[in-house]
Amino acid sequence: MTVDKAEATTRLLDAAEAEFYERGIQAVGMDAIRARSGVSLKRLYQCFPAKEQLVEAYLLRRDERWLRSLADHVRTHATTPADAPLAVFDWLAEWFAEPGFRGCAFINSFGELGSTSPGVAAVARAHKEQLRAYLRDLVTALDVADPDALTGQLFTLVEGATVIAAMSGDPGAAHTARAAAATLLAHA
Amino acid sequence: MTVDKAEATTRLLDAAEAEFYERGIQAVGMDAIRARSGVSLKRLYQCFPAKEQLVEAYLLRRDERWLRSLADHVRTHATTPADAPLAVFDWLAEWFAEPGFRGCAFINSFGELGSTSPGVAAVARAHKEQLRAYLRDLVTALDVADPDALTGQLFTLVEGATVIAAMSGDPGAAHTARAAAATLLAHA
DNA sequence: TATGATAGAGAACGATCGTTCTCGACGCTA
DNA sequence: TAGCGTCGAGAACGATCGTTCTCTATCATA
Repeated sequence: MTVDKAEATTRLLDAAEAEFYERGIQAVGMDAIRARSGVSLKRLYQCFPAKEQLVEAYLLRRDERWLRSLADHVRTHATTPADAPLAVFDWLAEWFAEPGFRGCAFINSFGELGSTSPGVAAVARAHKEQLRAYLRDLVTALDVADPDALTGQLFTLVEGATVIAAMSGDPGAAHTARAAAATLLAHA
Repeated sequence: MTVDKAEATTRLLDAAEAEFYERGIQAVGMDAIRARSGVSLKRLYQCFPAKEQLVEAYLLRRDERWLRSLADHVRTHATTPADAPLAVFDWLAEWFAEPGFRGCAFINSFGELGSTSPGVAAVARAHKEQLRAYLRDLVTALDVADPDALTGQLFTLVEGATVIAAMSGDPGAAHTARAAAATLLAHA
């Protein structure tokens, strides 16, 4: 065999992520995944017995990587706990400016399939809950009156900036949200 | 004929709005529109020569009605110009609590078809620009140092609250965003 | 009443897509 | 070297869907 199963799985997930994120899930056929990955159709179905499972695996891997990338940036760029929440928006600015940025994969997937595929809806919801929990951790290190309320406000700014950057194409949405976050942090 | 063309068009748009908003666009076949509207397939294609045109007409009508509903609420509930931006979030709270609420139709459509259908992408973008312009009008009536910046921040909160309410199912996202907006307004 | 245009119901067509099957080639083992 | 199992390439199958076509019934008009 040319490639073993682990290698095939990785290549399939790479292809799935590129195609699904760029074009949406229903617009991408399994044959496009095969072509992009170079993995045969037979092998594809050995690794993922159905498209739905490939979609969920793609979302799960992206969830993990996305949050890890964010946390890494915050850990290495924030000098004080008070800086950490603002570093989140700096990371957003970089993300929004990446070529091929097309918004949040989970928001897009949820909008497309949330009411049709319970699996996709669950993974998307779980991703957002993990993001909220991460923000909550950053806020916990601060001395604020109502940490849950502040967390919710920061979370709202992150989601709003992502949607606006995706639809308007303007990465400056991160800067706008960062300024709002700074004001909220200063008066929390 | 049972119904004239105007009546058929209205019924088709009603059916399209209900089906597309609830289930997404690609998941809804033209036959579902026919069944829900009671308009024959032949007539359907006389009113809308292709699905894409029905989709765009649905989004255009929803854009107009959505913004009008918001503006009506703000006009009748805000007592002072300073209250107006907060009234936006009160309206959001009511919208989020409606049965069948499934987020913003334009965010969902953009996520599903934004990279595939230029027409859908354009209508969705135009909707968001109209919302931003409306918020800008509300902010213009205030005496703030940087009205464009405040507009952007309020816009971010509106979009973020909508996404969070849709995915978490918690209408309380409107309250969280309202509190953030109040803080930003107080310190603008 | 005869005629012709238009309506609706639903079959039909062609394309796409998820999934499975066939077939010939290759590599490992006795 | 002979035979067995597995592989990749791609055809095939069945379902769905957008769109068009057929057929029959109905209604306005002369």
